[in-house]
Amino acid sequence: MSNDAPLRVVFMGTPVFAVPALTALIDANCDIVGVYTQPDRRSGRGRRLAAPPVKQTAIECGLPVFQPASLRRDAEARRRIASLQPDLIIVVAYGLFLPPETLAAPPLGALNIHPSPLPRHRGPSPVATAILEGDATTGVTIMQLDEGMDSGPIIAQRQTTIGKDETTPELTTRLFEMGARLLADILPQWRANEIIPAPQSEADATITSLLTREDGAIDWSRPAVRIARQVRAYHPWPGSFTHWKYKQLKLLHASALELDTHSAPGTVIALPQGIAVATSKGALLLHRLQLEGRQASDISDFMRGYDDFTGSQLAAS
RNA sequence: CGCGGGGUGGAGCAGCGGCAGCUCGUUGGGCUCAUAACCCAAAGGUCGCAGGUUCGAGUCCUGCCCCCGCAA
Repeated sequence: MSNDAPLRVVFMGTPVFAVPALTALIDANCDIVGVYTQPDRRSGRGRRLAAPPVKQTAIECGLPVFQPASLRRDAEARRRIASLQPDLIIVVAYGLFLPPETLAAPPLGALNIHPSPLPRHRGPSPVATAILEGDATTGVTIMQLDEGMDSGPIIAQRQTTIGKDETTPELTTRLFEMGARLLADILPQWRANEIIPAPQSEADATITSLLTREDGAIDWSRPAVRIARQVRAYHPWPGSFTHWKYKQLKLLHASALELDTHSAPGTVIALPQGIAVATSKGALLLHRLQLEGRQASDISDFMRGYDDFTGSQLAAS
């Protein structure tokens, strides 16, 4: 491997967030010898078969695409990766576990972009958790993959402030774009063996959990500030929802007001600032919401159609 | 053929077989020191598209288009 020949890179990624890293590698004159992405899945209304965004980009760029359902259980797939003889594997939101044999194969190892300031927020929901917990800043980490979950030695890291109204997809996009640039920046040094990976502090590690549908249910007995963060963090999935007249009501944009409402949590109240919902501490001011089966609408539009909303009670089901 | 909700004046909704309505907005007028407040009046709709049933169809039936929730 001479130092000016294009790096042979196998790229592994699936959602739209992984695309900037792939294009950054192409722009950095890497030779993408294979793109791995999850198999096409049936999704959306009507369950049509859909190709992952990374696959679409790879095809547009004329790159060879591979879509094994598993690497762990598919020896043939592992042999094919080896046969591509990559210098380096880059993994960005791929969604499949890489077996030790694959991690060890490329001379420059396997690197991963993780959208959190590791060792904080390891695991499957780093961005949503950072917003939910009210972190002032977050970051993106490039690390060496090892056999654990997001536990590998850190190669590079960059910090950023979380915007006051920033939602999970917005912040995720920003972090992966930062990560893509960072990756391109450090690649020459990594190749030249000028970076010493720094082991993560296990003592400082936190683990995020996989979000579920139930996480989206709003608990009005929580403080308004926390619910407001949830609305940002869980957008667009699992979303933040409550029920009104037995119909699901999704909150798309809301903010917290620090005041005493004197109303039971979950009661819709009219305030000088607008329509809000009482919580255990403060009120949640509603800005944009969506009733089951309806288009999303601003609170002002919503109120034109439902004059009995004020005073009603919102509940978990 | 995954399950379900919906398309009605500019906006959001109600009406579900017999004169097309409500709230907001718009326009004009009035009241007021004043107002996004209040009062009076007016304009504005081929009720998603096509066909059918009926004396009569937003309303019932059939097909199509579009939007959305769930599920994945």
